[in-house]
Amino acid sequence: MQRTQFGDMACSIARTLDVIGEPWSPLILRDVWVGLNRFDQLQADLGISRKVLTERLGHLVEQGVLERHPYDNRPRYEYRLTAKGAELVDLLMVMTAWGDRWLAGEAGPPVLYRHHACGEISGVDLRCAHCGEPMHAGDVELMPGPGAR
Amino acid sequence: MQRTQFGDMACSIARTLDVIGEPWSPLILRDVWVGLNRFDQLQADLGISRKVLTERLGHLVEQGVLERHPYDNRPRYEYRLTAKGAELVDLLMVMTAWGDRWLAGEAGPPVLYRHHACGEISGVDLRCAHCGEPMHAGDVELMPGPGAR
DNA sequence: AACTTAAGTTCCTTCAGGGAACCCCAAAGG
DNA sequence: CCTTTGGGGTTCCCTGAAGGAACTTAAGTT
Repeated sequence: MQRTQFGDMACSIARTLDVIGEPWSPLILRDVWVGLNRFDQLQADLGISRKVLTERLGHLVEQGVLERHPYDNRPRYEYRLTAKGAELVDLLMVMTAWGDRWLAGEAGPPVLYRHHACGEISGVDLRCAHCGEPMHAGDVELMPGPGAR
Repeated sequence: MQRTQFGDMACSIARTLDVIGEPWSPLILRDVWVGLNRFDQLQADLGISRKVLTERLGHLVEQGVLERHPYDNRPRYEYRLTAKGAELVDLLMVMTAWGDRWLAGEAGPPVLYRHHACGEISGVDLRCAHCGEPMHAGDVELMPGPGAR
């Protein structure tokens, strides 16, 4: 489909989309996060075409989000989150929160998170890294940063 | 390219991708958020094909993320975030945080956020909605919820 | 030697994205 | 009144990415 590359834009959203914006990539990341680390597991769970899965895994490894790791002393590999990839899970947790709230309907959320620190079933909330107060769409003012063009 | 629909999966991530997972959609949302509300503004800023922009706007309106709003008493329309859409901006802020941290490089972040509550330049952090402690990839345990299949 | 399994690779078809040209409508200008 | 302008799309064709099934390779296993 000759898709436009977003990576060149002076925008962290566009650049992030260049890493995980392709179809399937967030779901692959989710699966690896929950312990589906191997090619055939991913393919079976997602129902994705093997060709596309190969492409996506290659891209995610190239971007440093996943690591390809040999096991069993033969040509077998499993995929693991890097630190860079683990921080992307934040994004998945926010997507989950929004989907739970707006799309789950009567049935309720398909998955629940239990927070280790407090032991409660809970979800994420966005806070200011500086003062700890809530930080959402209307709570901020945008200003040009050093990397602006 | 006959893309697979994710909306049927019992997964809030997949369902959310069905709403804003298509190429360009998050960038359209970002632009509307920062005040580019009209068709031609969006088209010029993003460099997106007019055809695809029409499709995306239609889909976002249909999903209740944007509202199409007449102005000027003639066939002119502008797009605004609904409450549902405004909460999606959380997602954009987390994408920004990750992109700033991992992809901005030497130049630094292209855009800075000033938090109204404290007046400081800051970014978002994920906290547990229940206890307020940090909540990231390793801090939670997943459990089947009521909407599981 | 034949079978199995994991991890891809190849090949073909179909449909979505890019891009440019075109269209419609309401106001403004002369 | 007639033409121009400008916003907001629609139409068309072309390319290339996603789907899907078959094939391949390399190392065990029976």
